[in-house]
Parts: sequence; structure tokens; C-alpha cells
Amino acid sequence: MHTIPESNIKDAAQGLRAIAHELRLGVLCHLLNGPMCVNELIEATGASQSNLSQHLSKMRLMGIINNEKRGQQVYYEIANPEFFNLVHVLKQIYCPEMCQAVTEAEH
Amino acid sequence: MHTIPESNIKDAAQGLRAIAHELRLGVLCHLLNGPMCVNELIEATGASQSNLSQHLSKMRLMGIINNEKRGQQVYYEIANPEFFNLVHVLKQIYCPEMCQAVTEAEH
DNA sequence: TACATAAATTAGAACTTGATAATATAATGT
DNA sequence: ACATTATATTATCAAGTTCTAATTTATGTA
Repeated sequence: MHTIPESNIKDAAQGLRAIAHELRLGVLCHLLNGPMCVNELIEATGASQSNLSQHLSKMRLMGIINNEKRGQQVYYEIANPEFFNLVHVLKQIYCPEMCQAVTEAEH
Repeated sequence: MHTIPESNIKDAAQGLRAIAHELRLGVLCHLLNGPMCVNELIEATGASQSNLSQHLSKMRLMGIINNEKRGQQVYYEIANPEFFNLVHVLKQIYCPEMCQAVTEAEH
């Protein structure tokens, strides 16, 4: 069966909501390259400290990312390697111009 | 590069929002088995007519599904086959109990 | 100890989303 | 033409989300 059972739909929808935001999805993409601390993410995204912190908190509560304190900094990283695949699929859907070569090769 | 370029992040986040809801994700999953008309989806999901219609409308505007009128009925179907892959990844993440066998075989 | 830096928390306003109920439109059968 | 069935639209209200500004907590350092 190629579907999500009813019992898990709620969790999956909640998980999607956790990344269904420009800034949060941007953070997820940055973290694909490895762990980053909050200041680095502020730099990378241009978000305000408070705003970013709140989004990171939400992503952490939703199980998208984990954090680890190293001295004065808090480093965030992707919690589940499946998110690499998720981003890959999103790229297929929303960056068609980047994926045309592959798509054409399949025909 | 395994990431979504900034220029497409907004679209991707918006697309995610279009399915980041229990009912809409449920509809998407039902449509994986083929086109369905509104009444069938009402049956399948238990949603009210008006509510479902509004969610279908949103998913259509966001490019997740297409519709086609056949006589008195309107049939909806998935707009992009990549959504099969998206659901597959979601299953890996949010239905771990269903995927354990595969995961263990990989070790 | 006092100060600086990193990050989290809180409160509140503005905006968005989702559900319901009521109404409208469109196709079909009598 | 009239009733019936299928779907869409509109208005409204409650609930949820997001941003900003201010405050707090924790860590490292002079």
C-alpha cells in the first residue's frame, strides 16, 4: 500500500507544518550541510535572533532538528536523515528547471 | 548541491502548507489510488461537504491536484507524480513501525 | 565580581487559517 | 418547467500563527 495509515496522518501533517514556512524550510536546507549554531543561522537566513529562536524551538519540539550545547553556543542539526530525501523530492517538484536534464533522460 | 535555492524556497514552503493539514494530507493519500469525485472523498474522509470543498479548492490553487468535470461529478486527481515520492518519504519518517523491516535489512 | 556574548522566553498586536451554516450554481431525471 | 443531486461560494467566528520588542538566563572572560 502506497499510503499513510489514518493513525499516522495527524503526526505527518504536524511534521509537515513544522517545515511549511519559508524560514524553517530555509533552516532545514542550511542544516543539510552539517550542524550550525544559532548565530550562524542568523547570518545565513537574515532573521532576527528572537524570531529564529522561536522557529528553531518549534522545529525541535516537532522532532525535525536536535540541538547540543557547546560552551556558549547551541548547535542544531537535522534529527532524521530521511529529511535529505524529503528535500530532494521538494526540489523535484519546486525546482523543475534544475531537474529537467534528469527528467528528459528518463524518456 | 543537496539544497533548495533561495529563489524557490518560498514556493516549496507554500506547497508544503497546501498539504500540511490532516484533512488535505488524507485527501492526497486517498488520491494515490486514483481519481475520486467529491462525494467519494466526503465518504472516505468524513468531512463536511463545504469544508472538504474548500480544502480541495486550496489544494487545486496550490497545484497539488487537478479536477475534471464528468457530468454531474467533479473528479480530482494528483497533479504531479512526484507526490507519490513525497508520501513515500513521509511514510519513512512518520510510520517507522511499518518500515522497520526495510531499515533493519539495510544494516 | 562585573561585563559581554549567545540564546531562550514572554507578551502582545496583526494576520492567517479552519469550521460551520446558509446560500448559490449547475447538471440530471421526471 | 420542477425537483434532485453534486459541488462551490460566501460570511462569520474562533483558534492558531508569526513577528517585534523587551526581558531573562546561561556561559565565558577581563
